[in-house]
Amino acid sequence: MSPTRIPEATVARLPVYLRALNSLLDSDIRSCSSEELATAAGVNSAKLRKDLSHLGSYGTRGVGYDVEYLRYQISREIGLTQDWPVVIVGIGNLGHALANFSGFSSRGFRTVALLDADESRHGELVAGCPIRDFGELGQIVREHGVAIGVIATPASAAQAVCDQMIAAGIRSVLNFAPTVLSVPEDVDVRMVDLSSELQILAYHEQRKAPHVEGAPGTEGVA
Amino acid sequence: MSPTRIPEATVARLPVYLRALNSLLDSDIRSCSSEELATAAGVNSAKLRKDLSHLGSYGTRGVGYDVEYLRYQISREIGLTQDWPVVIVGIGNLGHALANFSGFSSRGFRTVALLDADESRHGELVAGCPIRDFGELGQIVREHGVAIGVIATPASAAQAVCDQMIAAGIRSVLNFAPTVLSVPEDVDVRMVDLSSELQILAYHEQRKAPHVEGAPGTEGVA
DNA sequence: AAGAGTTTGTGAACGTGCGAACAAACTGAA
DNA sequence: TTCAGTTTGTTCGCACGTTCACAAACTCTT
Repeated sequence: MSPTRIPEATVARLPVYLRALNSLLDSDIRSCSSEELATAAGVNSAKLRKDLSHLGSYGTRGVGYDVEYLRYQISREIGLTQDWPVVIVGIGNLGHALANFSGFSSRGFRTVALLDADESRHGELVAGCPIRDFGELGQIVREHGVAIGVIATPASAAQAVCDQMIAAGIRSVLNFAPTVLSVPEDVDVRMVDLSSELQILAYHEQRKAPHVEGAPGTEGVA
Repeated sequence: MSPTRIPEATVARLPVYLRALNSLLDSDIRSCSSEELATAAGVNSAKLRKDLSHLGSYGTRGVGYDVEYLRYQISREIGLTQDWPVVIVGIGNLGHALANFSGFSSRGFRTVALLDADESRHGELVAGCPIRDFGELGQIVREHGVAIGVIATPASAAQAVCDQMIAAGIRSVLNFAPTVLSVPEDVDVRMVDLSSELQILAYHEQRKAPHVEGAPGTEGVA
């Protein structure tokens, strides 16, 4: 049914389509055309159709897509029909926000442990889950079959945490620490770099403005 | 000096190079080859050289790059030599983390205001900055010349907040709310979708594992 | 000064992604 | 049944991004 590999660019958009479909279901819309769904997802309709065609033929010509059915097919393709236990390491401000983020838990991702090196915070409850010692990582991974780890530590600790995760058997890492992680071939790392995003915006903003008044940096703010 | 437009893919990597250069400077390394810098940035050396060639000829053949000089050139190209006032809207867990994130303030991005619709939180200090009412957005944008806005509200409020930002004069938006924003042509939006990243990892993880034991979802955790 | 050794910057080949256009397939009316 | 209208799935051309390979340019030794 899905003989060929799905292009990376398509994979990156599947979660967006999924969100759009959920949003349509919330509005009690049971069926939609590629045009409607594409608008809801913020993409071109041709691109949407091509993306979906990589998963199979789940639409009906002349009619459109059944929202519920398509949602299930995408969920299954991504792997959201199964349960994904996740550990979060580094419970600072960001780790705290991630632990409370409903978008994780509502998609089959289950936070099984929050870990931090700071002993003084052990036992503290965050989002109903106690903070435990980082040393327990191996045991937790084995016990729950954790495959995905989230790093929300300072940059200085990230590589060491990542190494420990891989030693414990984790093969997919979501990294929020602003540093490049080096990992073996068979381990996937995705990086979310908050300040990079702002810098990219700044670049385009600088190009938009014909010229900003005054010399940069020296004028005081009254 | 930079007559042609810089490719989007290159722009997205410039912040990574900048971080790598800063890291080298921290280790008192004053000069480096494309190979070294590429390793530090986690990319191919040919790609790095081609990326840098879009900015100009800032290296010396047979020698390499002067770390400090290259860092300045990239900073200038991105626009980090000037000051970027930023407003953050939605001071929940995530907004709180963003306000405290040092990676913003250390790169020329200055948080000039934290805004939230919840009156009960007005006046509360977060990262030394008081939470103010969302209604003050227009005045703050005018006063400080804010060009970049960060949305960290729930998805349901994001579009309205975005519309208000644009009405106030903001032309670049960094969106953390899990929803697609519709904006005019001349406004830039970058989306950071935390749960999408996890879903992409899950897709690849599912493909890696030959097959997970047992039926998914029904087995209890002892 | 000349030549061996390095390293950058770039031209060319290759692969991937995108958008338009169209054929295939379905619905519904006559 | 047949025909007009609609919408999907796919083919094709083009632009963008990546990697290889090499010429240009620099340093250092002899």
